Amino acid sequence: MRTEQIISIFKEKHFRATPQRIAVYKYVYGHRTHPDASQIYESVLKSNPSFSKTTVYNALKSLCESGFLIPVTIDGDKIHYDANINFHGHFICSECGEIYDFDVPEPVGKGLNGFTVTRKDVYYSGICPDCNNKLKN
Amino acid sequence: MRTEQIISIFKEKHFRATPQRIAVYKYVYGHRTHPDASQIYESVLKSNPSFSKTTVYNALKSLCESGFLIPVTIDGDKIHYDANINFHGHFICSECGEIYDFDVPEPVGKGLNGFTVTRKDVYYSGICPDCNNKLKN
DNA sequence: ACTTAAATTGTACTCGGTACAAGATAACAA
DNA sequence: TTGTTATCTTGTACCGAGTACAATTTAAGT
Repeated sequence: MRTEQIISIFKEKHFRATPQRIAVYKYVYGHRTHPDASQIYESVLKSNPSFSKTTVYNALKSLCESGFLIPVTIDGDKIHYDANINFHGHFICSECGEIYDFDVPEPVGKGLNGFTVTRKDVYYSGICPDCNNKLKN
Repeated sequence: MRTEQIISIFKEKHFRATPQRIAVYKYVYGHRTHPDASQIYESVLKSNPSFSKTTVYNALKSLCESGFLIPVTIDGDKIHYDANINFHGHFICSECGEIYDFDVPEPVGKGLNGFTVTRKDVYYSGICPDCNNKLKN
């Protein structure tokens, strides 16, 4: 996504458009591999060696709170980030750790009277096709 | 659950029935509040001061791998554990951190040809009724 | 009771993420 | 365009969940 476009969607939501936040969002938006915070930090650091680790972590948290990114807590170890905010499921391969998107209808929970639901996530885990093939041989 | 009964279900799956694993499982089974590892460790330590932290963490991992417990990775910070292995959803309140169970049908994902799915999880987040009431006042 | 593969222990460690206080800056108003 | 201020950034030090490892113990089947 172009920088101007990112600034524009940030300002729509009164989200302060700092170079750090723009770089972080642009990276996640351009890499649909569900990177985690340290991968994102390492990557944006290459073009912006002055960025602080704390800032990248803060930016990711703010971007999630403002709805620009989705935190994926599928692996319990670290948080992964996804710029695709349309509803979809996440599959993690327990062999290689890769996270895949898949289509799934939004689940409809019962017995949640009085609850305010702000986010729904569907997580699958198992073995991906690549690892299934490797395990056969 | 009675100790004898726990030993029995462990042996069915050839899962070595050590006092540490029995105590950990009994605690989680008797406390359906989705405790995390450190809560479980602190609690079992009261009756068994000699138990090692490493052992409790190892026991929880083994109990999950053998299907006696379900790891709940809903909050990204730490893993919670659930002894209810029937399929159900988990809701976390972003105010108080409490985790609630709810009924939901198993979601049916599409486009997963070649994937082996071994676990499905449905996570909701938002505000629980208690915190909704507190926020109104 | 004997054997042995498997589990437990304790220490030290890794690493993802955060607290904090000082300095910098985006955004709005005038 | 400049001034003001709330907000963000930085760097360091830190926390806490979870793990590696090597020595010791033990469950469970002969």
